Parts: sequence; structure tokens; C-alpha cells
Amino acid sequence: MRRMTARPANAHQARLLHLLRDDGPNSRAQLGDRVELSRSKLAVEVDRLLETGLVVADGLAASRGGRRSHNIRLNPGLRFLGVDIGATSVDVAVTNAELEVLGHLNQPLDVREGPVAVFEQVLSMAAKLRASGVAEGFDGAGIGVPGPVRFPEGVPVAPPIMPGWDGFPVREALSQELGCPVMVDNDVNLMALGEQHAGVARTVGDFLCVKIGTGIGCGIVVGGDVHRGTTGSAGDIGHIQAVPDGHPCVCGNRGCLEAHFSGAALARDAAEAARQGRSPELAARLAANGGLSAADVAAAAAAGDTTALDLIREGGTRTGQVIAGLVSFFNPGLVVIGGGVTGLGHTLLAAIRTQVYRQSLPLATGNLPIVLGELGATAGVIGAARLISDHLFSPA
Amino acid sequence: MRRMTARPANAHQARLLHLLRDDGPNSRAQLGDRVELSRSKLAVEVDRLLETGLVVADGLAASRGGRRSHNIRLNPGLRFLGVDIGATSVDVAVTNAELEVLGHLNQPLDVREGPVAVFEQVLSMAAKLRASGVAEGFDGAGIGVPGPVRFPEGVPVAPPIMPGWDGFPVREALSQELGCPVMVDNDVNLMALGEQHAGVARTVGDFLCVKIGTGIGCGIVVGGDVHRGTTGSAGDIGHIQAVPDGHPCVCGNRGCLEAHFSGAALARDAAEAARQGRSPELAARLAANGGLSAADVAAAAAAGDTTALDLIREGGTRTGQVIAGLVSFFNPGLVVIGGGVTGLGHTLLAAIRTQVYRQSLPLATGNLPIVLGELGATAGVIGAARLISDHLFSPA
DNA sequence: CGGCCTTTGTCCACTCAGTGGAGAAAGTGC
DNA sequence: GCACTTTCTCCACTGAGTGGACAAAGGCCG
Repeated sequence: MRRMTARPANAHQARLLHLLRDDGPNSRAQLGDRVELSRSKLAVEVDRLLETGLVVADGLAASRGGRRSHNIRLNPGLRFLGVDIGATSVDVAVTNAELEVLGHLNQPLDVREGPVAVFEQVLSMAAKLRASGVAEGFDGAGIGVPGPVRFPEGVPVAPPIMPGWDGFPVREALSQELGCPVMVDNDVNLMALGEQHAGVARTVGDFLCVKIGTGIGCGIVVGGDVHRGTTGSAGDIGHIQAVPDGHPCVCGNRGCLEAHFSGAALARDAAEAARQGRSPELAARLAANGGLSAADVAAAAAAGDTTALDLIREGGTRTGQVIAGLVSFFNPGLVVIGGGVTGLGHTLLAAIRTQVYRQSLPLATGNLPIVLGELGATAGVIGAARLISDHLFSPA
Repeated sequence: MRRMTARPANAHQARLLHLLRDDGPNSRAQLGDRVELSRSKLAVEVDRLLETGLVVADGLAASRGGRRSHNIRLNPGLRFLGVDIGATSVDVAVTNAELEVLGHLNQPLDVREGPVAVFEQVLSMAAKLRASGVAEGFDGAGIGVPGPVRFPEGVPVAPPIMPGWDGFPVREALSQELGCPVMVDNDVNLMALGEQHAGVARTVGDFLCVKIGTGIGCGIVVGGDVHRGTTGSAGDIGHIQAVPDGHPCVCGNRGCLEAHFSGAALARDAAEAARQGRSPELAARLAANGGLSAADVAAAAAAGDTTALDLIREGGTRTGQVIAGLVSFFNPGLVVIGGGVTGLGHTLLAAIRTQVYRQSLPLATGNLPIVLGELGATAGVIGAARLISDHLFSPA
């Protein structure tokens, strides 16, 4: 199917598209109230958008006491593909132009198998979603990868946990395969975008989004925009020193936060505790599955295992120490905690909060909410869809 | 004397004023090359600026092979006042509209004497500068204070080292006294603005400016703009934990960077070393002056005193540890070190560099210059002048 | 049902910022 | 003195945007 390739011709049209995306269908009249445009001008721009097909008029809005208005909405046939490649699994979702998730698949997959194998998988998942009827084709795709990205080109750079991905032209290649525009970004940044669009961060201009999964990263939003840094590695907080002369880390240093607390570190510490007989609960799980994961620790903690709880608390304290420093430095209006370990839930959150509120200055923490992300696994894919829609809804 | 109060009427005029400020006098023709405007439009806007008096035409430019062009420059009579209030001294300077320093005074002064006493001093210094003939009056003033500021209102908030300043309406009060527009900001942010305008950071969009004086702070520039944070306390890195269970700090925690390295901490450690007989050089200075300051440590180090050098190196290492974390997080394109301790010079810089390059990931440090600020004590006052000129050179 | 009100959508004359070309003004170089 | 270049001014023209008039469409109420 031939997809839309139109782009807004000017800033007014871009503004309208963003409004329709974020606030849903709207009447001409109400759009006129929000945008600073005369009715005439608005009518002209809306007509042009209708011509491009990006926007359609469907039915009449409810009366506000006079003539009923025609409803304007983004073309309901538009489809975005959101892909969130994690270290150990992939999420693929389809959204409409309002970024509502219409279909969502998740599969375990080791990112170390390399870009070719991963994208084969991603494309087959996308095909499966198409076959399920939620989409006939895609008008754009956003891709999140678990490592730094040279954003303008859409190419991963020196990703420590992604051997074989360095310099792989993700944007170029996927754009070819999918036949639509593609944007690539760090998965953490996309999680931040997702929470900003549809989650807890809707009303905040400056916030941090800490993702604790296999690794640890942090999305930075300044004045509503994602800060990616000079080389695209901003937010790479997993290798900030949390414990002087602590555990050795894959990066070559000692005491990195990631070496002390992350999905991988937690599994390692849990296995050690089990073997040392400090936790019957964990030992039972180790014997049953032949291995332990962060989920096992979460389950054991939920079952009241004190060793598991201690592991989570200590990790939260370490993470809180690092976040406290970032809060002093950046003075955000909100801190969001997300990622795979949100299963650890409020035990983790409480430990982080305690540490941050204790260690940062009152002026910075006084009115600082620290909350769990509310979108879970969909944050990444929604953020991915938003990334590409932001691109397509801007003048070329 | 009646001062100019005109402001640019639109974005084009603002653009022109900024160009004239940053690149100096210019011909109409050359301005036309830089701005995206037709000759006609440019002529109209320049004429209007001439009418306001913000800009004057003086003489003819050199020929470029044809008719000679009239030179356009910012009104050479415009004067900005830049005030940099430190913890232990005040800098006051007068600049022209191109932010060149025409006169500069410095006086020791304890900020804890409170706003009334300090501003009395500042006003008398400003009067002295006026009397010296560099200015007849001021068209605007920028003020830097050593603590967080609620920027839109120009009011210090909860400044730990500035008792008596909390909530004092600095902007309001000084605007009354001086009879001109005033803007207030954290001194560290102004140092960053200064280095951005006329120092080492001229070409960098994202950078950090670490000021080590009586305390430690960090100016954050994102995309060319200063990031002040949600409550104006961004960059307050002096209270990031550098040493677990380290020295107690005035803020109530232990191990804050500021408690281990800053002008005050360095003086304290030096005095202790002197009393313990570890450094004859420092002991001699202690005996001579009855006390020690950071400058004494610098002098002792310059004289080859190993204890003094060790103190500086250790402080640099601590600072480097914190900066390494910030570099991982923020991924700046440049780090500037400034403040009173730049007297410690390259010993300090080397220690910081070593630590940052060792502890941060190669992707973030690969092309990261870490340099000393090149403006010294004038960075703050130039930044202050720039703050107010940015304000006055923007449409009202 | 039929006025009378409100809201919505369309049309159109008018304003105003901005463009680009013509040509005068002011120099340079031979 | 003449040809050429650059600067500056003038002016007709374009095109975006405005705001008012008016038609269309519906609700409210006697």
C-alpha cells in the first residue's frame, strides 16, 4: 500500500498536527481558540492539511449552542511502528497517529546476536502485526537501541553491550526495508519521550527518567527537549562511580553503579546469596530454574524473603546516591524510575527516595516527586512513535 | 543623565543588535550578508534602530572595490554595569555595548554582612567608576550573587552562605537605586556566560563551567542557553558526595565535595598541615600572616612545597571524581575550570584531567577539552553585562 | 412552527511585511 | 575620462494574514 509522505508546509500546520496528535480530534473552532490564528487563516491551513491527506474531516461535533462544527482529526489510517530493542528482548508496537497502541508484541532476544539477526526478528514481528490487521503499512518508524546513538545519522556508536552494532546504519537500513522514514535513538531517551507524551511527565519541562534494566541509563529532558549530549552519550550514568574501589565493571573501572546494581548485577548477587545459604527462597528458585534473574529477586521479595529485600534496598540506596548527585546538579522538576526492575516496585522506590531526600539539598528536593513510570513496557514504543511523529509533523 | 530605554521592536532588530554586540561595528552590506534579509528590508530595520538611538552610523568603512559603506555600530555611549558578588569580595565593572570592560574595581567584602551593606558598597564603587569618567550613567546592570536565584523575579532563595539574603528583592531594589533595568543570576551562571561570550567557550553549545572558590558551583549551558533548573539551584555541585562518610559539611551531610575541596577547605587543611609540621613553607606563612588562605597554598606549591602540591592534587582528584560523573551524565563538549583557585593552575588542572579521563567512558571524554577559564576575574562581570544586554536586546 | 439568538464557516477588501529589480550615488582602476 | 564595482534608495509587486460582513446551521422558547 502506498503510504502518506506529505509533510506540513509551515509552522502553523506543524502546530496543528501536534495539537491534533496530543489532544485528539477537535473542531475547527476549538483549534482556532488554541492557535493564535484568525478564523480565515485557520480555515486555509486546515484546508491544505485536508488536501495532503494527513488530516480528515469526519462528522459533526456536538453543538456548543449554535451551528455544529465539523470534526477534524488526524488521518485514522496513519500507522507508526515503534521498536524498542532492549538488551535481552524486543518490543514492537503499532500506533495510530495519536500514538495509541493498536498492537504490541514482545519477544526475548539477545541484542548481541547483531543487527542483522535482530532486524530480521523485528521485521517478522512487524509483519505479524500487519497480518493481524492493525496496519496495512507504516508511515514512519521509531527505533530505540540500548546504547549511544549519533542521532542525526541514526547510527549506534561504540555501544558496550552491543558488539557488532558500532556504525551499523540502522536508520538507512530499516528505512529501506520498511519503505518509510525512520528515526533512531537511545532506548532511554525514548522511554523519557514516552512518559512525557502519555505518562507521568506530561506537564513537566525538566525531568530525568532513570531506566534500570540490564544496564542503567538516564533520559534527560531540558525545556521539553531531550538532551543527547555532544556525542550522543548523555545519560550514560551506569558507569558513574557509586562505590570507591568497588566491584570491577566491564568498562574497566571499579565501583560503577551498573556493576553494583542492575538486572545483571542483581541476578549475580542473588545467586551468590543463594549459594551461601543466606536465602532459602532464592536457593529454591535457583535449584528450580538453574539460574536467577531480577524477576526471581522480585518474586522472592514479594514472598517476604529478607535477603532479597536487602539486595533491593542496597541497590536502591546505591542508585539513590547517584541520583542525589544528579538532582543537585540538574535540579529537575521530576524523577521517573522505570525499566525492567520496576517489578521491584515500591521497595526500590522507597530506598531511592530515602537516599535522595537525605543527600540532596532541600531547595532541590523540596518539591521533587520521585515516581515510578506509569507506562511500563509501552513507554519505549510510545516514545519511539512520538520520535518519528515529531519528525514527520515538522516542516521538511 | 537620561539613559536609553529603547528596545528592539522585532526579532530582526534583536538579531542585528546581537550581531553588532558580538562581532563589533559592521557595514550595512556586511550585515546584510549575515542576516537573511533583503537589502531593502535591512535598510528599513537599520533606519529604525538609528531612530531609537541604540545604534549610530559613524564614518565610512573601507572600500571593497566600489562605493564605500557607512559603518554601523552600537551607540558608543551605552554603558552596562556588571557586578559579581563573591563570598569574600565584590567585582564591579563598566562595559560598553560591545561588552568591553572600560573600568573594573575589586574590593574584599564579606557577603554575610547582608544585602544592605553590600549594595551600599556596590553603589559607591559604581559611583567611583562614574567619577573616573568611563560612564555618565548606566543603561542596564547585571548582578551575580553566590547562591541560587529565582531568576524571573531576581531574588536569591535559601542561600546557605548568604544569611540575610533570602528573599531580598535584589532586582527591584537595585533597579530603583540605579534607575535602570537590572537582571540577577547566580555568579556561576554569569561566569559561564562570560566565558561563552569572550572566553574559551565561544564556539561550544553544550558545556560546563566549574567555579572553585570559597564554594564550588557549576554553570550548565545547554544549546547555548544557561540551564537554571526548576528552582534555580541547578549546578549546585558543592554538596554532591565526594567521600563516603567524609568530613562533616555545613549542609548537615558528610563528605560533600565542598567540605573536602574549596577555598575554605583548602585553607583549613593547609593550616592543619602547618601545625603538624608537615610543611615548613606553609608553617612560615602561617606564622607570618596569622592565618592561611588558598593563595598561600598556591604560593607554597609554586615554591615547590610537596605538602601543598599534595593538597592541591588530592583536591583535584576529588573534584575530578565528581566532574567525571557529570561528564558521563551530561556529555558536554567542553569543561571550563575557573574561580579563585585558578591560581592553583596546572597542578590542579592536571589532577582533574587525570581523574576525569580515567573514570569516564571514552565516548564521552574522547574529544573533551578540560581547560582553565581565560577571563579570570572578569568572566563574572562580563557575564553580568551580557545577561542584561541579552535582556535589553530582545523584543520587549 | 417561527422568530430570535448563538455558533460556525466563507468570502472579500484591506493592511503590511518583505522582495527584487531599476537606477542613482559613490568609489576604484586603467 | 571611461568602464566597472559596490552601495544605497526607490518603488511596484507579491503574498501572508486580518477583520468585518454575511450566509449557513443549529438551539431555545413562546
